[in-house]
Amino acid sequence: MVFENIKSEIENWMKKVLLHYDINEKDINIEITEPPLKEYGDFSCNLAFMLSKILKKNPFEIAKDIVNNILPNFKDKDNEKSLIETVSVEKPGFINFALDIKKFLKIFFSNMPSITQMPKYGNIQELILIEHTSVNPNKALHVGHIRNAVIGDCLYRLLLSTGHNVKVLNYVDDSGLQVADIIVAFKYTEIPFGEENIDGTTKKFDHYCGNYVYVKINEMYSTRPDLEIKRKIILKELENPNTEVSNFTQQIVKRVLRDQLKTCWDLKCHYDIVNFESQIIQSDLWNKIFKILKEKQIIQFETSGKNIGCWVFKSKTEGDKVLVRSDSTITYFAKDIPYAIWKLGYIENPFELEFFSQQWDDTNLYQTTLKNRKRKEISNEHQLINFDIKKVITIIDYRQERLQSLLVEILIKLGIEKTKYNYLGYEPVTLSNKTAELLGFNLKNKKSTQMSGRKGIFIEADDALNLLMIKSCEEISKRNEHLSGREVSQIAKEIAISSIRYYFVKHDIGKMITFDINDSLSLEGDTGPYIQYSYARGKRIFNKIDNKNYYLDGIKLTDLDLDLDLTEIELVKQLCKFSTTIKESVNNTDPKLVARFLFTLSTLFNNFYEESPILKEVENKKSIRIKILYSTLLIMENCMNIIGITPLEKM
RNA sequence: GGGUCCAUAGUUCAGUUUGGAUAGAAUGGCUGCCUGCGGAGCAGUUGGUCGAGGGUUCAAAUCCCUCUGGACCCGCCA
Repeated sequence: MVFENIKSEIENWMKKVLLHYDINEKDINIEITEPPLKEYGDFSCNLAFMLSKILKKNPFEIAKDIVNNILPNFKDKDNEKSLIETVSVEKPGFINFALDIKKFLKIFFSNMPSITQMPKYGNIQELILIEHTSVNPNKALHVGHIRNAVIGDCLYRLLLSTGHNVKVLNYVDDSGLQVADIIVAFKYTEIPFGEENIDGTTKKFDHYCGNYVYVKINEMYSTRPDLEIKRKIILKELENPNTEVSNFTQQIVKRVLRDQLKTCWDLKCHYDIVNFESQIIQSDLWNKIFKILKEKQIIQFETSGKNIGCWVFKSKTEGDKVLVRSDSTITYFAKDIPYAIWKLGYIENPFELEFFSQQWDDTNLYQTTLKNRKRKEISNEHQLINFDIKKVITIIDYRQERLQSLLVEILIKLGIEKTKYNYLGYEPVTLSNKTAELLGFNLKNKKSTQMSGRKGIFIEADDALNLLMIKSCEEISKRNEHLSGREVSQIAKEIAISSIRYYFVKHDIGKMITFDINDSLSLEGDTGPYIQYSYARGKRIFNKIDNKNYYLDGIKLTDLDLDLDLTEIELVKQLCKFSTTIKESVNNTDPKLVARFLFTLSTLFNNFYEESPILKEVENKKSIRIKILYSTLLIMENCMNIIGITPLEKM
């Protein structure tokens, strides 16, 4: 807020300068930026460079002219309320502005409640649907899946806390090849169906399926071609809800799903609905959509060429895509169309919602079920169609992006606005050479190794969490001898989660991550625990303060009190950037910005902590520092909530 | 073959959308700082031809072209 106002103040001046030169402000993109060095002031403007092109003059001369001759005409008039103290010209032609620090601080201290508050600007009548996680239910989550879940969950938290109406879907592909693989294994091979692992230890069922069954069956295909035929039959049978295979598969899927969700809940991810691919297929959705696609001539029946006998979508940019094969079965891609339209609420909802489970945050998770089945306890709590669905955001592996763009092409032809259906593609997580070697895969002359569920090359999410738990427990015990084992492990869990979640949001979504089991799971430096530690130190001080209210509200500050140290001013400036950062993060659908902001804030706070003692100060100086401390804690809490890391009082 | 993306310090990454001043963090290495509000910290130091070459510009890590190296997409698989 504060910074935004100052920037627009400068911008208004610059517009007046343009008037003076008789130049239309639309012809020039005025930029107010923050300069790299303190000597250059607090804000900087590129106007002179822009004008030099039009006026055909040296930018330095223009800048001098603006600052010495033009600007004083109107700047001096509103000098009283202006937060800008000095304006100067620098080398090539920058116009720099320095803040009147005391005025700035005065505004900060008198507006603390609004500066520390989450900016709210969502419309509660408009629903935003986020789909994330969506892991095939034949394995446990590995670190790549965490990237998906954490990005999706942070986005959910970001939108929710800025006043939007958001619901989260977890889409379960319970009728695909990967599930069919483990069903083949259980039904047609010696591979035992049970919770006992081969070595006799009990393991989570999702680990057993992914780590052993799935890898094993994929090895077997090369020597047992009959199994691949069985798989094809199973895939076909899964389209019919009344087959024995379907029932059996549902049992397996739900069991794996519950184990997967345990991991997600350990990571503090929230969901509202689990929905299933098999139900999309078994519902009448496809037939309805198929009819419309034909009527609107969005797809064509091929009578010649390589796709003879198929229904295809002819994309201008991507070429031909088969939706219905010549044997009248539908392709993987086609299945996504009714699903997308269902999510957008453009078709009558064939599903009802039924209680599935209680979650870690005491909310209910619902599952979709097909109507027309007699069931008890149908819940009306989530009626998707009651809301105007503003948009759908799907978090996907970027390798799916091309299919999604095709899908959007079709949606647009169906008359759906382009802005409603969004997909956020993230690059995969790969393993560092050292980590790949630890797993027994030594791939030389490669920088990193792609994970593969089929080959068993992956680091499981639960293992990563456990490793961090162990590390954290050691550290906590070192520092807190009196804590019980139970308390230690509770705190350790929060630290482990924070390390993992922060790690996966801080990276750019469009860049590959090289995951290293040692370096990536760290508790020091640019990490979640560093942020928690900074918070804990601050909170510790705050708890020790007597008469908090007196220092927060009871002292009237004068100009003389506002003579602050550099570290204090830097921290206050960062606090003032809070709401702008949040808005930028929402506008760019990029939770990373919050993570980066939070880390910088923590660093500045640690500097403040080192240099500005609080408890031993008195009166006005103490009051100033307590106010800064208090607002830092509030803003940290807000940001930590978005990233999904818990503020701790001891660790 | 057609297309998309990536390359920045020993390592892992910001910065590229919208060109701007001496390219930033973290980690690693080296060196200091706990009778102090918690040392999971702080301060200092080391470390870069921003893959290569050309172009546009007053100004290029950022925009354009070429090349090199790498990842991925392009199926009547899912």
